[in-house]
This record gives sequence, structure tokens and C-alpha cells, in this order.
Amino acid sequence: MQSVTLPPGQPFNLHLTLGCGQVFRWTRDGEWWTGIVEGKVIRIRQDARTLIFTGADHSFINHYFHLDADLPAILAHIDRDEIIGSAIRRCEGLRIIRQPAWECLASYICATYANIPGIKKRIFLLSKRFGDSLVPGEEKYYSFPTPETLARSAPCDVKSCSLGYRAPYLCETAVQIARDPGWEETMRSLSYTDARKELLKLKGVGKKVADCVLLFAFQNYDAFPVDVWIERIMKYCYQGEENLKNYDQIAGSGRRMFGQYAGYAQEYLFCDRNEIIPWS
DNA sequence: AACCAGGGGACTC
DNA sequence: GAGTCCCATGGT
Repeated sequence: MQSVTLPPGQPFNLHLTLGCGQVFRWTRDGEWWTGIVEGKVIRIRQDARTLIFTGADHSFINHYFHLDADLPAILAHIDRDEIIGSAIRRCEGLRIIRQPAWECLASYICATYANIPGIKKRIFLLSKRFGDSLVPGEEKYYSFPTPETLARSAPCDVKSCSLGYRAPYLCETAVQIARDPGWEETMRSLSYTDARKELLKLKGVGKKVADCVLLFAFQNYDAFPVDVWIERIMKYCYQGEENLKNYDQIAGSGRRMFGQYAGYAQEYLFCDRNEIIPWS
């Protein structure tokens, strides 16, 4: 059992961070969360300013949960009005996780037009079917399958994982990534615009998925993914001051309004969606 | 530019 | 058990 103490003045809320829908491989049991990241089974709970965990080391926890970032400074950047201000108050301590790139890409391809419980189930089935068992004897913990494994699982019986019409997209993208071992490194060397263009070449990756991957896997904190909830929130709250008809207008407005940490604003708005949208 | 298919789980009633 | 919705994309 290891622990880290949060730096003074740095808010962190484990439940919000793991439960807000940015990651799909964590499950909560009371105060404890269990997750699988990069082939490791991690258990973690928060006790006030202390994180208690097994399965990973300090530097991993620090990096993964973005604890090295100055969250109050980030929130000060995006705190431009009462709506985001309320979201910040209600969701304070939510941090954007640094996700493994391939798993993030694959997960958000599977996440298209699906609800979060359904996404979690699909990712679990995919890992169970194609990943490696991490705790022999237990049928719960499997690594996320590599692109090579999925690419080989010809012509993709990935369909057995409730992926529906997403299955061929995931398989095609797995083939593409498997062919390009330097993909992640290349992506990290590109600008937001160029990296986005590369992502959009992949099957099953449209603007929304691309922006999620840029934000969650490649730390482009100015990316502003627009899903149905963000679209509703933006239209409900900012219709008067912005043109918000299509994806580019909404994402562009978000990026202009919230600046270099627009992605953090997006996560806080998404997290607070049930309070912002009165009929949800 | 605007429509529509596609698969299926989760949730509501 | 029907109806609706869901962190959208691809194709026409």
C-alpha cells in the first residue's frame, strides 16, 4: 500500500475524476476504485488530502491524474462567467486524466452515439475477448488489446463485443495503427491542427472523437469536444453571444471563450450537465 | 447541406 | 415491452 499527499492548494476529487465519463475502465466500490491502466490493476481511494493506492508507483499516479498541473490556475483561466463558475464550484477537483493513446483512441471510437454504461461494457467485453488476463483465476481484469491483436483478429469478430456498426471502424483503425509503430510519437510531435488531420484520416474518427483523443491522450488542453450534452449546454447558455449551428462553430466558440484550457471547461460543463440543463 | 442508416445497451414509463 | 436516448460517423 502506497500513498501520496496532495500538494497544498491543489484540489483533487477522485470520485469526480474517475466517475465523470472520461475513462471507461474504472469501477467504484464504496470509497475504493479499481481500474486497469497499461496492463496494471490499480486500486485507489482518497482520504482527504491523501491518495492511498496499490498497483502503481507515485510518479505514475502523479502523471496519470494530472496532479503535476496547477489546477487553480487552470480554473482561473476558464472561469469567465456564472455558468462555468458554478460548474467549477460543483465539480472542483476534477482533473483530466492522461490516457494511454491507443486505448483512448479505440475507446472513443467505441463510444460513438452510446451512453457511458454501454461504453464501459463494450470496452470490458473487448478486453475480455482480446486482452490478457491480468489476475489469473479472476474473470474481471484484462489488459486492453493491442492494435496488433485486434488487427490480427481477422475480419474482426470484434462484433461479438456489442460494438455493432462500430466494429469495422475499430478493426480498420487497428490495422492502420498496427502498421505504424511510431504513431504515438509522431502524433506528439505534431501541432493540434496537424494531429487532428491525422486522426480524422482514421475510420470511425470524426471531429468529436478526434478532439477527445487530442484532449485525453495527447494533452491538447485547448481541444473542445462537442457531444450532444455540450451542444445542448452551449446552445442553452450561449446562444445569444455566439453562432452555434454546427460542430465547428460550437467547438470554435468553446475554444475562443475558454482559451488554452477549453478542454478543462468542456469537462467541467459535461460533469455539471445535469445542473445546467434543467430538463435532463 | 441535409438526411439517414447502423447496433445495441441503458433507462423510463 | 415499447419508446427514447446515447461523449457521432460515414455515406449519399
